[in-house]
Amino acid sequence: MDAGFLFLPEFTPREAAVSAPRRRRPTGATVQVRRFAVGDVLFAEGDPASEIHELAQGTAMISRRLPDRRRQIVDIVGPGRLFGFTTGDRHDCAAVALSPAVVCSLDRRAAQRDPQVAERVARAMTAEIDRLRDLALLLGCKTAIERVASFLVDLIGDDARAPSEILSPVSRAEMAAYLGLTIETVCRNITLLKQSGLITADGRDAFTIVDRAALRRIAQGKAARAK
Amino acid sequence: MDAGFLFLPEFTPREAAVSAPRRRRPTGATVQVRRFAVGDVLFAEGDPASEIHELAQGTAMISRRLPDRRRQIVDIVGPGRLFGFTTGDRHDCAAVALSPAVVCSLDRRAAQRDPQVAERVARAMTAEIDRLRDLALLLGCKTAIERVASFLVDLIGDDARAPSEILSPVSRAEMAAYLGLTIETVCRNITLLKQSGLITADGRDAFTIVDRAALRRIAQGKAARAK
DNA sequence: CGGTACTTTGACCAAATTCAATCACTGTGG
DNA sequence: CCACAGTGATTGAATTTGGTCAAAGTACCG
Repeated sequence: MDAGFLFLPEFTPREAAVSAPRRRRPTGATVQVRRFAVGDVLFAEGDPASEIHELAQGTAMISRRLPDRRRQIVDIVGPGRLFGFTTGDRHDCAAVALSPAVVCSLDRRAAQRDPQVAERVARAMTAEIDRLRDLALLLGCKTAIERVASFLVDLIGDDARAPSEILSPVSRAEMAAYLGLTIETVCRNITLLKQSGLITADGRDAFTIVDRAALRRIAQGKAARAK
Repeated sequence: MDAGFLFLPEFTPREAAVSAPRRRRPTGATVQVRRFAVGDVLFAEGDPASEIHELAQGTAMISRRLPDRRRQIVDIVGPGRLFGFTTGDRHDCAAVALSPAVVCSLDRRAAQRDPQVAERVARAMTAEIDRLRDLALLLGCKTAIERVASFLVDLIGDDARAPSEILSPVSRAEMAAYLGLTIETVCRNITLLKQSGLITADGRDAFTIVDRAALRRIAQGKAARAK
């Protein structure tokens, strides 16, 4: 829907912007550009939340933890997405790069002063609210196979003409942490979907969706379910 | 933190505002005031989402459903809260009054034009994002007893000097739908908390928190857990 | 008081987790 | 080029947690 980048002026080729460490928006706010390797922490729980971020390249996950090992991935962020919203002045989530990533950061207050930016930030926030509600529905209601199907459906996206071969940006461990399941349960249910012929798995993280409609039906909980 | 009402001008006594069907903000946007009885639908899934709302009185729940009976309550809204945010032009959630409620509604675009309102809307949205992330953590990671404890801890709020007697605005059914559990599991775990002396239950929906610290420890998953 | 709706408890069941191997892919060094 | 170590994925068996079904119990309302 919105492929353009916000913090980087339209006229700046993405690659060029990425190589320059700093840019200026017309309002004069400084945009900080940073690069991260796989596993790098973009921000940690407790870090000051004075900036909002845009992912220019790569994939990142936003996760929240309990004092023990348990954690929940609350968002998986792809290129073009804004992230890092929170009420307090410190993050209660951590953001970690899942692939080499380039992040553009802008001071939160400066963002509010630029009407064009503020407007897009507002839209990004409502989108995040919608996504989080979907996630709550998934975590609160759906069965394991419905969760896995939902994940795959989200991966292909809404475009009916999109190719059916998809590449998961995350490993089984992250799928599990996102879906509120264990790695084993994710595996087993991927196997079930393969066995029912709805998908094929071509290597570690490549999938082909064979029957998109049926998969979507399962994801939405419309498929027959033992009463 | 923010007890004042937004859509109703400060100088308007709440009761007076509530009896008048319409008010005007300084910018000229019309605020619609509506009253609802218990069980009334404030908005349904699929309704146009052209307005944002402020709950002046009462309690409401925001829930999302699957095609079958399953549903997830994604928010329980009390007085002073803004709600009804979504990206699309239609709601994908329903809002239902849990107690007699008064709702002030304002056109979304008009809200964006009023800087004072827009700023508070932005804050309400980040707060909602934080809450939904908490909920995702609860639904994705926590055990039944941790969920119930979390619910009670949220009810008392952060204020250490707040009274320990609390009145749940919702029945067991709604607790269950919010916590991703069944009514029976909620009951059983309330019983467990009573038996361990952390709370007492005084009637259907009144509780007394006896050991707030211990309850909070359980809620945060810090209590001893079978490895 | 009696009825209704909500809550609680119990017995049983099923889904997902845990624990434990085994398998498969990748990269490394001989 | 191949053996092998390491990592992540998969499968299997046993266990556990929470769900389902059914039967009281209790509060609230006329």
